[in-house]
Amino acid sequence: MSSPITPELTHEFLSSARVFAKAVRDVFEAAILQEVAGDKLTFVQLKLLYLVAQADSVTIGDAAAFLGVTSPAASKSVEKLVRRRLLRRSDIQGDRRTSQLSLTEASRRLLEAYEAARNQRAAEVFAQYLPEELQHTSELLDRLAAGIARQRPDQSAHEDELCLQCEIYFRQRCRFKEFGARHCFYQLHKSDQPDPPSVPTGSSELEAASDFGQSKEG
Amino acid sequence: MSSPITPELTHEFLSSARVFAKAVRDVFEAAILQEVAGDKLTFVQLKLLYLVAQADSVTIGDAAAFLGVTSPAASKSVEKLVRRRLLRRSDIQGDRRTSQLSLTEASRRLLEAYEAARNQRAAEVFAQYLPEELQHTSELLDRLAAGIARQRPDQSAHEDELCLQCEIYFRQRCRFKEFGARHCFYQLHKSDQPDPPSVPTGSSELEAASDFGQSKEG
DNA sequence: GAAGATTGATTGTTCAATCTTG
DNA sequence: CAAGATTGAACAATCAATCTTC
Repeated sequence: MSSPITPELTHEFLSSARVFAKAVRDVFEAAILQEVAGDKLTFVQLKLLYLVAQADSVTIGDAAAFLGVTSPAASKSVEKLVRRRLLRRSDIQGDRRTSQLSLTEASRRLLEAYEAARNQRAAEVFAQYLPEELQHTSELLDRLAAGIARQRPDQSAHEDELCLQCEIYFRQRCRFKEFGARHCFYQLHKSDQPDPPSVPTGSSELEAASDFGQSKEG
Repeated sequence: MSSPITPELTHEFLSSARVFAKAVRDVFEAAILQEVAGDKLTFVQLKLLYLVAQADSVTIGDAAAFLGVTSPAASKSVEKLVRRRLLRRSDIQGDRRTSQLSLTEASRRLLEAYEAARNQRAAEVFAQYLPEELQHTSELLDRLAAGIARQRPDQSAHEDELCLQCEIYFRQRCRFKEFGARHCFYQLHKSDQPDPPSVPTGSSELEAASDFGQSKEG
């Protein structure tokens, strides 16, 4: 099928998307993290706190899959945060291979501060745009992401892979999930709130929390 | 000023943007890289090849700034690619502190294959969308990125910072640059093609190629 | 035995210090 | 002396192997 889409156009789109993503990560989020935690918290650690805040019963393997690192690395990250009193681990009675992680008062406050600062800064950045425009763009991006995920070639592409990709931007109602094929990692780990407004989850078993793609660079 | 933009809306937008960025990096680009180079090339190495392909006279410091790593790391990356015959380094006559890097036949072919595969896959992903819609979104993302860059607080925020953020998606005419405040890293390193269609560069001296933001996570 | 978490060797990164060259 | 590239120690990531618990 011939389409009016040229390589120049897709190149430009991808370029803009990359520049925007970098601006968000390296300037926007970095500034917020700096503001609320100084140099005391890495982004990976922040993600870990978000995961624990949202999900119940997080194992090391879960954390690893969510953070996009290996189990040993996740294990160390958890260890470090526990030592710094930002995470609490209470052994599960039934199975002592797994630990139950929860936030401490300090980390709870930290996340609240982060959200507040983010909302503040985001309001400034987005102030001059129309809600409809942002919503429309948001939806377009979700559709495109779903298209990319579907295009994914071979390897272990079972349909019920878990989505781990919103990181610290969890949405109760995720369009990517609806368009695409992935189950939400956060939602599978919530014991309450099975799937709030609509869209029954279907599968409910967590296994081999495989990553979205290969996140390695080599 | 009260705006109709809510925290929920900005959250959703940022969530979509993150998911899309991840899909592009971890699925789309990873699949292309896998296709054309197997496991033989990391993404950082690919970026390095792109830099050399676009820019003349790349120093180690330039490469470091562009790759977002430190000089020692960049030095090693270059070393490795030279050993694998994907980069050629020919000493500059005037100054033997610096080396002139250039592509080899192998790496040139590799980049061509990458571009071809990317265009192919991108055409599929974007096929069902309207050019106007993509252009409009692209522009919106550039404006937002520029807004974020301007919002950036303090530290060394001299206006004539270099933009290194499009990575492997260099554009001759970069809207982000026009909206924002950053000079294009690629363009400053081209001896020919001073600044193709419009917008004279102004400064032409490269110094202290400071990164866009802090790319570290700690 | 299997599932999951942790250890040990290797690699790649940063930072501070050193070397090189103009 | 200054600018830039490289070295060496410290640290974090990976992978393979081991240990623990059911």
